[in-house]
Amino acid sequence: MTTRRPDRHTPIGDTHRSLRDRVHEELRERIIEGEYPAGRRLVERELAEELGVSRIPLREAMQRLESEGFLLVQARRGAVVADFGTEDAEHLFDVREKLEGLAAGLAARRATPTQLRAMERLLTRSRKASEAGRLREAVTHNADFHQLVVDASGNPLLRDLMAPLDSRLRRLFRLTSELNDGDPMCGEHERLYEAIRAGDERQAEERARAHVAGTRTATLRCLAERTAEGSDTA
Amino acid sequence: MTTRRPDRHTPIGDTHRSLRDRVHEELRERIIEGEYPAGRRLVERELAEELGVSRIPLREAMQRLESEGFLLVQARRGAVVADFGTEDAEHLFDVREKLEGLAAGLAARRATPTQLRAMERLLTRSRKASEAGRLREAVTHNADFHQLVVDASGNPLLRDLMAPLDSRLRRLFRLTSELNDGDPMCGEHERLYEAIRAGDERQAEERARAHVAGTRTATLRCLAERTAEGSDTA
DNA sequence: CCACGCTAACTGGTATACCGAATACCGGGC
DNA sequence: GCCCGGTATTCGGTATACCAGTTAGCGTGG
Repeated sequence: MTTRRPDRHTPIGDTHRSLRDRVHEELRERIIEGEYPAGRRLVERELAEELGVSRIPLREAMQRLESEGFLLVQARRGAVVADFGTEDAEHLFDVREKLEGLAAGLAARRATPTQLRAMERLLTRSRKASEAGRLREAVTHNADFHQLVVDASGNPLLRDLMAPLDSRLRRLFRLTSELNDGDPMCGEHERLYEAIRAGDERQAEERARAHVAGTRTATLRCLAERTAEGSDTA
Repeated sequence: MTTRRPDRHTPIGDTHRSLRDRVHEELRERIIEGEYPAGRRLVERELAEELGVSRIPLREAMQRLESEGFLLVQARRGAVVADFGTEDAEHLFDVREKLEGLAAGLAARRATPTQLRAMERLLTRSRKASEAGRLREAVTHNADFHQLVVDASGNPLLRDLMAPLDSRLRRLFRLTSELNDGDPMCGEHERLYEAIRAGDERQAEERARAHVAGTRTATLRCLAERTAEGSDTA
């Protein structure tokens, strides 16, 4: 408790966002990346010390993580990293299917030429990266493409709802390695883009839903194998 | 700053929930009920003093309200009650249409006999209250019915997503008086219930969506009249 | 008179220390 | 062996102080 360095100024990043935001992002990444496995306890004073911040921004970050489903905070018993099993994945995909469908449908109605160009650009990059075997980059571009669709929906509420779900999905993808993303994604994304560009709401919605459904089966199969073979306690 | 009473123990309610939760609920109700109109500034030290709590739980409550869309918090410039206009209502209904549909579909698949009985009980009460002219009570029962459907979906993520949306909807209903709830609701709810009881996912989903769509048009028409006639700055 | 910059007040952001309460754990007495 | 009570841990809540950014007002110089 007395080992505080006097020079704690940019403990995590060095942007000018609030400590709360930085701590929130840092902890979220640690959970997503598996550094903090499910069940791991997070002790406020300990973590605050380690991150070089006080309890207040840490508490605020942890509360946000709880509301986003990454932490379970029991009053006076501490916080633990939430589990994420098959059922949770099912629930997540149920919701994503609807919301991605909605986003795609609205995007088909409202996407601006600029947004369409941006989507096309991302698809091109994603395909190139995928063909070149740069899987990580392709995954990033795919995620950005989804984000663009949500933005193009013109529904800020939808965007706010999806953001935490995306984080959960990223965590799920980490749990199931990277074998689910890549080639088939590109084709589906491209067909989704075509529907959006054509302004065909029905088809855009349907393709987005089908895309999510495909991701669901692939991911869940992977998750099932993963949990079947053995436990990986980092 | 020096008028603190030493006996501040149950400043809001008297349950043993955390101050954060109580303050959150209190402020949320004030916003929903229109006591704090859109644009109203909330000053931390002032409000903390008034509620008899310190700034920390108040801040945490305000952050939650921000994430739920009730407040706009600008760093170092204070918090204001968020506006809620026609566009926001449209966005809200877009999302609710999908999520209520999802909930109803899942409920049709998974609702237990106990849950079905509870729904039926609520519908009966709602109809009685409605026929007796007890509009407030009918509205409450209707809201509870929706909640039951969401619970019966067996998807906790969906429940967590819907909760803040329900609060927003309540705020919208307050803005548009009570003339949109009541008689037609009961019939639609009853038909929705029938579909759920029959286990017909497609129909349950469709009826829920249609129900939300109906609420949308009624509410938006009401909102349009309301904003057309005059401004009500409390 | 206007424009620019400085300063002071306000407000949120953070740090730190403290208290009380609930919990978990451990050891002693029955 | 089991129950009970004490202690350490941890959290919830608070008070207080200080820092930092924002804003508005004022004064000075053009």
